[in-house]
Amino acid sequence: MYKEKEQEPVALYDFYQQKDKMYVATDCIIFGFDSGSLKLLTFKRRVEPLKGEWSLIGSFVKLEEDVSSAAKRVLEEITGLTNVFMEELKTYGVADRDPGYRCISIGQYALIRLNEYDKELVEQHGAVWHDVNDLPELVLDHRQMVDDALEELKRKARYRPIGFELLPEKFTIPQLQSLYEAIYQKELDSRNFRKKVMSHNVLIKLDEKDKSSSKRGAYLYKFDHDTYEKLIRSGYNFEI
Amino acid sequence: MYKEKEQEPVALYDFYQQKDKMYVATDCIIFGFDSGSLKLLTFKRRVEPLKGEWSLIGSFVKLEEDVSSAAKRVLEEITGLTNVFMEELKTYGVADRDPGYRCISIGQYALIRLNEYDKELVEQHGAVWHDVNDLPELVLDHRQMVDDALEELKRKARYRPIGFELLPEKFTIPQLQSLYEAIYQKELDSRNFRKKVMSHNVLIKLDEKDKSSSKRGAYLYKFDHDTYEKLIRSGYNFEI
DNA sequence: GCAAAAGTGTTTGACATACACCCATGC
DNA sequence: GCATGGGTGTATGTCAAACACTTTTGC
Repeated sequence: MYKEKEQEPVALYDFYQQKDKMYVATDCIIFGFDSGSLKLLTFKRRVEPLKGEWSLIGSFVKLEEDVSSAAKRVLEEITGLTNVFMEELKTYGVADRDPGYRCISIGQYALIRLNEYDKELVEQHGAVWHDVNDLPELVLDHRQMVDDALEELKRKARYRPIGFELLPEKFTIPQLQSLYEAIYQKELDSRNFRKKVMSHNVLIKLDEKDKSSSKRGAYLYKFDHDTYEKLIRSGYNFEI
Repeated sequence: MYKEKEQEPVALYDFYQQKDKMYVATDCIIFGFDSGSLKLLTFKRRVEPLKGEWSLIGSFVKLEEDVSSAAKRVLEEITGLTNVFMEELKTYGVADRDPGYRCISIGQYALIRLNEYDKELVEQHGAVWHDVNDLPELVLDHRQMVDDALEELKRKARYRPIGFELLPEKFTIPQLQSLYEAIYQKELDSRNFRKKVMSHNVLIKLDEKDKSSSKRGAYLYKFDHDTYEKLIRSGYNFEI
């Protein structure tokens, strides 16, 4: 509907025309999980200002595009993934946050499985995974976005099964525990953790074992989305 | 910094210039509490499109203005209040949400005390309080914003003492309970409620009674911000 | 003296926490 | 046979939920 790019499109009503327009961006805080710690996808900024510095992956929102679609577009361009867990974090709207020109940014965080994304594509875009506990300096307010996202993740993980978005389809209980330890930044008791997780009856035990981290091997499980949905609809209070 | 209104300001870098600019608005979901129920401040829209219909109170964000400042400005213009509790809700960024022109809006909700705002000013602006359980139809996605804000209020009220922002400085325990019942939309047991609230030691009992709703009268209390801050800083888990 | 709201304690069950040992296997 | 991580059960304390009667006072 707002197609013309050469000539500036015109607002339909006088009232709007006197008002200021500005750039609207979206920045993606993309998390992964591996080897016991959370990872963040960053890349080297390719445009002035601040060219060459570490940055989150973002884009300007186009006139004909939803804000959430813009973030999904960016994520797909870089990782090849669609149908990824992604939620709005908050808006970064301080007037002078971007030295280039007035630009607000809507932070959106995504959780992806490190065994599923397109590694070549990521490389082509110069994107790099960093351990969240060992991040380089990031441009603008991007570090704040990451910190906010980690806080939000901590809050959300408690009452919603978003942790599973970060693990492979098949995972072991020790892996799951290690993930929650990374999110909550504290050690958990394995007996209590297992008890609580199992009590919800949303894990399907498989006949396979994962022997990559022990001789005995740990049983693999899958998250049972259907049962979870049913529970939630009936008012169940899910908590990990 | 971005002052010129007649001539469109120019972005400093080529990269920006090819991108789309759009209007950024903020809409305020302003809640009050009285007579056992939550109220929402709405007004009749004065500009096309949708002139004359019920709407939230909002404004376009100016180039030199923070998004949060814009919301505070609107709130002060209409109620005369500053230093009001206000937080970002979320961004409404669907491409065709505003028929006038591409415009995203950042919803921000505010909690105010109905005994403190400037009633004349509110009237001058044609603003009207509605019971949230009996709202008229609102323009655009404003009804969605209200519903989202009510959800958020329910979540936030549990772990943060934001309820007190809606009551007069001095309030009774039954008033406080009635407020929480309105927020949670469910009745609470008065013995358990009082026990829990008092257990935090953040209420200061006054020597006055409020007799407006009973012959016996109920003691008035004040919220003890200082003690609350100390508790929180020391990691206390506040919950109502 | 009675209606109407304010104020007060105890019991119960559910759940979070703390805690230590055996199991299976590859080397 | 031993080192390594996987897997299990019980006891204790804390806290939320349920529940009913007395107090005060204006009329």
